[in-house]
Amino acid sequence: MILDTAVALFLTAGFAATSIDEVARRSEASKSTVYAYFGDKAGLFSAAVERLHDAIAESIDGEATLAELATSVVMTLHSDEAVGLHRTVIAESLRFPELARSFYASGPSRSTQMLLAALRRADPAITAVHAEMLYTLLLGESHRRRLLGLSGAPSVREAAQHARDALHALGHR
Amino acid sequence: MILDTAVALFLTAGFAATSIDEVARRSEASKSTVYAYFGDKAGLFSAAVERLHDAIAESIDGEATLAELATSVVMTLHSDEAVGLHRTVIAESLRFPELARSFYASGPSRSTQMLLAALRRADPAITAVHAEMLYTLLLGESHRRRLLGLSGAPSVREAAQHARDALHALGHR
DNA sequence: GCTTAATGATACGACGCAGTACTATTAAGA
DNA sequence: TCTTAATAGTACTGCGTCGTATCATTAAGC
Repeated sequence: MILDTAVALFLTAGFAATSIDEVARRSEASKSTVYAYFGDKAGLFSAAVERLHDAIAESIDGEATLAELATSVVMTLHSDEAVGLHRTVIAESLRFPELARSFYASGPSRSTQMLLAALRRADPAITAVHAEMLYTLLLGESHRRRLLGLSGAPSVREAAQHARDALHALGHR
Repeated sequence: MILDTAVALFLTAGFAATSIDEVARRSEASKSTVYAYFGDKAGLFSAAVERLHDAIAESIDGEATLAELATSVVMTLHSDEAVGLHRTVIAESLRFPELARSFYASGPSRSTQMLLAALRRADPAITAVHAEMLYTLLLGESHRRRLLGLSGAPSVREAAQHARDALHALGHR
């Protein structure tokens, strides 16, 4: 419960503007318990971010077909949770470089590798650079607009269409 | 001088963790003057962000050839200033939605329109969606890694190669 | 039933912040 | 020279913060 509250506050207010007193109050825990579990504010932040990241990452199935995997990446990464996580890790990347590193490794890097594996089932000559481009296109400007709070999450239908467009643009049909 | 100092502090420490006292001290101005010019902290933040944005935006020349324009976009948007601005606007987009809107309009939107115009000089049938994809690819994962502080700015040579790769991937040669 | 560990509740200290108020100083223009 | 506007220099007021300390309360395991 502490972590859930911390996730909600850190993602909406940012690291500096979130107070531990409020986390304790909203999670109906005492300040003592928060400090007992997480040591300090940075520890609580790291734990909250990792928790959210793990929840999101495990919802992508690398065994699916290419089209399914692509749609799943679009849907998952455009969700409120993933967008908030992405925004927060970028915002605090200078203060928490290690968090940024692990985020990229088990987020974008991992997704790109899954895409590469799926692509190679159809064409073994596909390169890693190509898979990275596909990943970039699957996010695209709609994801940047999401990061900036300028639009909402796409529907399943829109996500599937977006995935098709990205695959098509790179020559896959 | 006040604005230069504010830009430097907001971009490295974020909005909440930057104090007006420190801006005044580092810019060798008095707190009275800062408040006289910018009203409050939010006003100073907005003015600082707009100033930086304008300086970056005017360094892209829409009249250049497609290859030149593409390289220029890659170079400009991977600079320390542009990456810091991008990161900051994302970080504070929930607190400053109007800033996020104007950033996107005169940043990514404007660049995409320039790319569209350049693309259409060669092929009038090119769509806006296509130009948007090109913009996304010109940033690519290397730009995400920049936002996360995971890599440095590319050289001119690398930027030009990156631009070529993006154009090639979308079928332009 | 008793010991032990975990949690709650709360107060505190030291500090920093945003924004205001007030006076002193500078400089410029008529 | 005199007036006026801009700036400097501070001091002050609430307020909130992190992290620690203290004591009460609960619960669990043996």
